[in-house]
Amino acid sequence: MNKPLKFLHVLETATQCQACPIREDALFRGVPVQQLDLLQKYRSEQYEVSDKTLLYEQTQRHPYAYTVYSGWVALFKLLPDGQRQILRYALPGDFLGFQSDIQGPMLHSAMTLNHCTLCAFPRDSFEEMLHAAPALAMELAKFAARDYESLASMGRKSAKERIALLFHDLFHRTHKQNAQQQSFAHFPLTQEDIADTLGLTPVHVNRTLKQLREEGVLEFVHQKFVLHNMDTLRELAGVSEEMPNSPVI
Amino acid sequence: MNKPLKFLHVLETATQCQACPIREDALFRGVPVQQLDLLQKYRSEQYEVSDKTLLYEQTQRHPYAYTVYSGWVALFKLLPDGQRQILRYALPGDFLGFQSDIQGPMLHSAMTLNHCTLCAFPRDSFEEMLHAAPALAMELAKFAARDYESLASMGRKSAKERIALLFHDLFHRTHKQNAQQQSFAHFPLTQEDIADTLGLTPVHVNRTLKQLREEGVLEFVHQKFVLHNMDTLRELAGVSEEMPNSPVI
DNA sequence: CGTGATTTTGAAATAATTCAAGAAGCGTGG
DNA sequence: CCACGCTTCTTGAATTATTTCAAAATCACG
Repeated sequence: MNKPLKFLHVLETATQCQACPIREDALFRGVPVQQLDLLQKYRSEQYEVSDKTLLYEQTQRHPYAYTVYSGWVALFKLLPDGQRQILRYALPGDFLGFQSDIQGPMLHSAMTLNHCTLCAFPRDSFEEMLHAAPALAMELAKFAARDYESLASMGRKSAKERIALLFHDLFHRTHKQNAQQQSFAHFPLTQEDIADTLGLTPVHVNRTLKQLREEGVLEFVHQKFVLHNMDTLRELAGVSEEMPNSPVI
Repeated sequence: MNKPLKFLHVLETATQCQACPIREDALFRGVPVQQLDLLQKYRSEQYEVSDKTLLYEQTQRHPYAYTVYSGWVALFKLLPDGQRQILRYALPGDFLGFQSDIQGPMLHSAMTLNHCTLCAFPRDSFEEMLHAAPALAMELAKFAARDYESLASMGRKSAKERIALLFHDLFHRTHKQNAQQQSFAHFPLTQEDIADTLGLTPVHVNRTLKQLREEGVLEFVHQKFVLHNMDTLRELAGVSEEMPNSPVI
């Protein structure tokens, strides 16, 4: 994390948001159709953002929340001891910048991992949005609950299981939209990112990846992920084929 | 978990719910006052439940959600390998039984740890409730987000830090309502419960508790918790005095 | 009292971290 | 095109944290 970070200049590359149909957003997937038209008007602008750009920073106020149209964004906290805890990755269709205290300062930071296209929502009209579409708040609760579920059992998992769970999740999320059948994908992550996500050391992530490679489960080199054995991956991750987005109960 | 479990017979000890004022509920704390009267009518009955009673079971449907009026309830999942992952504890004022798919089968189980008084909400009028009070869904999202935050950094914490975090959380939650200044509290937990919450082995929980006792931080014997050094506890837990309910950013 | 659950302790094995150093990849400027 | 600096990846050896297995001690309760 010693790289020269760019900062987002909010007004830099804005164009009117028209390219992104609201129905693509995960956030609005559960919202009844007749409410969607009401919501479209809360979108303001579309941004092009280059990689390694800090969208917003914890403790500071930020006027927008976003949905990701293309690219990857890492949401993270900087802990008092200087460590970085990556909370989650926002992928195309995902949202970021919503939090319980919507008007207050951000409780975490967000940085692009590669070139991103984002659609912005002004935060100050957020409460209004919720009243226009009550189902929206329920969607927010659902996402938080889903993330919580997968996180709860992390404490008892080994390094190999944690890495399997992360890659399974990312692979599943990048592949479900267009139902691709390829066994490879581009993940713009470093081994340090993975370590900061799973609470491991980069060294141990490296050794565990090597082990998974030698066991013929998966490969991850040069940000290219190749899946060799989905069954073993699922077994390690502790997820079932039927419910791929939540650990088996 | 080899004990003879009791099961809740829903209609057993029901009395009309009148003793519990809705404003005591954490769930409704952020709901505007004018919406509260609308919500009161969704409450159905009040139950007295003895300890070690299974309120509902994962994979099965259950007609009610609850708020806890007195007593402790543990929410947990049984994992495929037979392990038990305790997700959280519901204390007086907390709610349980709400989940993203409100109509579907339960995704976790709930068991009382001691004698409890519960207020029930029929699940089938839940959507209706959300429309009567949009702020309610936002409260649900807040709780999920808050829990997520505190959980995210669990993976990188040592056994001592995890135990400190758990006890700090429980102590803070049991003491903030009536602003008690005592340094002791009754926690109806076993060391195995703690282990199943934090992803540790019972043996290691025991050794770590012994260590914390010898270091003069806290004592936990016979379900009685005595806090000797709040500063050290906060430091280990990684929480600040100003924001005691969320880990420091 | 006696039985089963819970807590405590010891010794050995495993998992993960730490420290240190080298190798490989990547972009930039000469 | 190469050289340089920087980040990322890789590997080794020693240390620490946690688990596992086993057994004894204590506690709760009918």
